[in-house]
Amino acid sequence: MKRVQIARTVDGFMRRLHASVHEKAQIRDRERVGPFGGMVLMAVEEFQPVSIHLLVEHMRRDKSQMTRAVQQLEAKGLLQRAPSVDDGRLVLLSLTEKGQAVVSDLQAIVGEAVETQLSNLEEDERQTLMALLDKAASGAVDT
Amino acid sequence: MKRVQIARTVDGFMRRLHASVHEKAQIRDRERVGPFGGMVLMAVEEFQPVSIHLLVEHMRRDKSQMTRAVQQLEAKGLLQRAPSVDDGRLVLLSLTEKGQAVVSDLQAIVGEAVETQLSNLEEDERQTLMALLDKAASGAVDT
DNA sequence: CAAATTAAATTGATATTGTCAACGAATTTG
DNA sequence: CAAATTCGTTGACAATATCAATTTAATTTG
Repeated sequence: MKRVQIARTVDGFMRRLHASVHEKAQIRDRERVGPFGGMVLMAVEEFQPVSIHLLVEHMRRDKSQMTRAVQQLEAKGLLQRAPSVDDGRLVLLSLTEKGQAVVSDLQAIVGEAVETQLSNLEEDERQTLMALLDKAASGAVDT
Repeated sequence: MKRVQIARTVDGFMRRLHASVHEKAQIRDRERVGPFGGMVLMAVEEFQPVSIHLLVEHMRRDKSQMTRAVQQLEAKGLLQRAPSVDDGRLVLLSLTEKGQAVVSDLQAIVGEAVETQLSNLEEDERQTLMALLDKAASGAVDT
């Protein structure tokens, strides 16, 4: 497998995942949260209370994009924002109860979808794959 | 690493890759080919002569999206289309000389970017990662 | 074989996501 | 304290994605 092909393979993986989640994630439609909104919610869940800036770093998206996504999710009552006491510039995000419920649903759905995508790997291979992805991600250069 | 986190890790990988390519790929800007256009060109390169339908399957994008991307790339003189003699419904795509040149540049750039993203994996780990991704992709169910 | 069905590509309309530049307020630095 | 930096926001726009409907060609069915 050539180096360049990795990009395509990984892209394909994400597309399949996307499609797979899309089918089952009625919750996303019900709450009018798009795929991106769903990912934001899940990221907030992991790091809350978290600033927009940190979210931007974790998800590697544009900050303006994040600002707007957060505004929509807040308007839908899925997350809350509160100014940081330590640093007045920061806005700290956390899930509402409703948001937490959505995240739980999403996690189950995405988990299943991942499972499906890895269906023809043995358990130990999955472990290896996850470990390698993790290792690659942890030390990867930014820019 | 939890199952759900794979989705985020892989997404992050793609985002980094994207950013990394974005910096260096002046060729894409020069020819006014976007990231998606670049991927289409590279896919055409591998499978040419290839129908839009097959491209859609390989890249897992919407067919209408593909039609339009192809139209733009054709207008820029990067690929050619010819009706299939076997099946009049099919449009067979192939790269022009100019398109091939662009693809060559892109391949080098993407290859480097992948290299960068995998920088903290040993060579054997990279091989393993690639093999596992390949295996996962090859047998993955569609939808 | 003719009619009905399916498949490939296109078009239209719209929604979502991504990018870039500029700005104000809060904080940090020198 | 003045200057530079950081965080979040807004505006304007470009690129990608999605879905329904249509056209033309092929294939299947009765």
